[in-house]
Amino acid sequence: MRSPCPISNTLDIIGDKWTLLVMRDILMFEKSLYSEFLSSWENISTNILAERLKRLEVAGLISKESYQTNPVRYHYSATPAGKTLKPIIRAMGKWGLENLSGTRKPTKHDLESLGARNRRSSL
Amino acid sequence: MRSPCPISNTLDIIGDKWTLLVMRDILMFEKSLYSEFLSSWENISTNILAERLKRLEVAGLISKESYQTNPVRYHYSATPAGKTLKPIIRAMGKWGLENLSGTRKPTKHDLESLGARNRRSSL
DNA sequence: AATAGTAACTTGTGAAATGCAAGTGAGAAA
DNA sequence: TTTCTCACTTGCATTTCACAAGTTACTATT
Repeated sequence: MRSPCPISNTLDIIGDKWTLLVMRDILMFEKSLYSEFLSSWENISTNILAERLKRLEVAGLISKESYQTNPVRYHYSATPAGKTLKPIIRAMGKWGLENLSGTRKPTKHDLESLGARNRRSSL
Repeated sequence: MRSPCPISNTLDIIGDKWTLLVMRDILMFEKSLYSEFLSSWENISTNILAERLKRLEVAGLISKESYQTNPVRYHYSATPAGKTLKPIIRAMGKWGLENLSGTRKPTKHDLESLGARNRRSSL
């Protein structure tokens, strides 16, 4: 722990280029599979993705469950604590839209080509 | 630019361990001098601090002005665009306080020992 | 006049994080 | 039996970072 500052400690968890993007995919785009995270716009590399998923699980922000055997397949989902990151992500989205040219909300077409499956169910 | 996503683009600017801490110091603790940033809890190293100040200036989030000659001394301050980062920082502070044990708001004593000078004026 | 001190950096070097490509293991499909 | 997919792991080159020391310009002390 670098300090007792809540901002600094939050940054120790989500203060890098990739962690919050994974949470964005889970929380905003309802992605849950490794392959779905990989298919995001930003081209995260496989080793970084695997490492971030582990760290997020250890931090208690996401959980991993197998949803089938033969073969075993996993899906990731946000824990209650993980879901409370939404205001931070929304604040960043708002800031980007208002301050960075070239940014935009994803279109329907974007969402389809992003690999997020249509799941009306689980949220 | 990795993608048109406003979240991703915001992270390209502030998505690292140090940039937002500098903005925290400016926006929340009213620091403005290089030496004040150095005196923060988190012990940023001089080269990283100098680099981040440059990047933030290039990004238009802070501005640097000399406030005296003989010897030349500079102070940094947030631009209007920089000030709009406050909601993000506040959201992180809130999240940290609610989710990370050991975090707390700075006490009066903290603020004094942090090197932030008493300036009632400029905010 | 010489030494020490301070502010705001810059430079050098080793360690750690990241990006990219390729490889792995378990099962599914052809 | 070969090929394919998913969910990773491993290896290696590049980039970023941390730590220490050095620099420049000026002030303050002896």
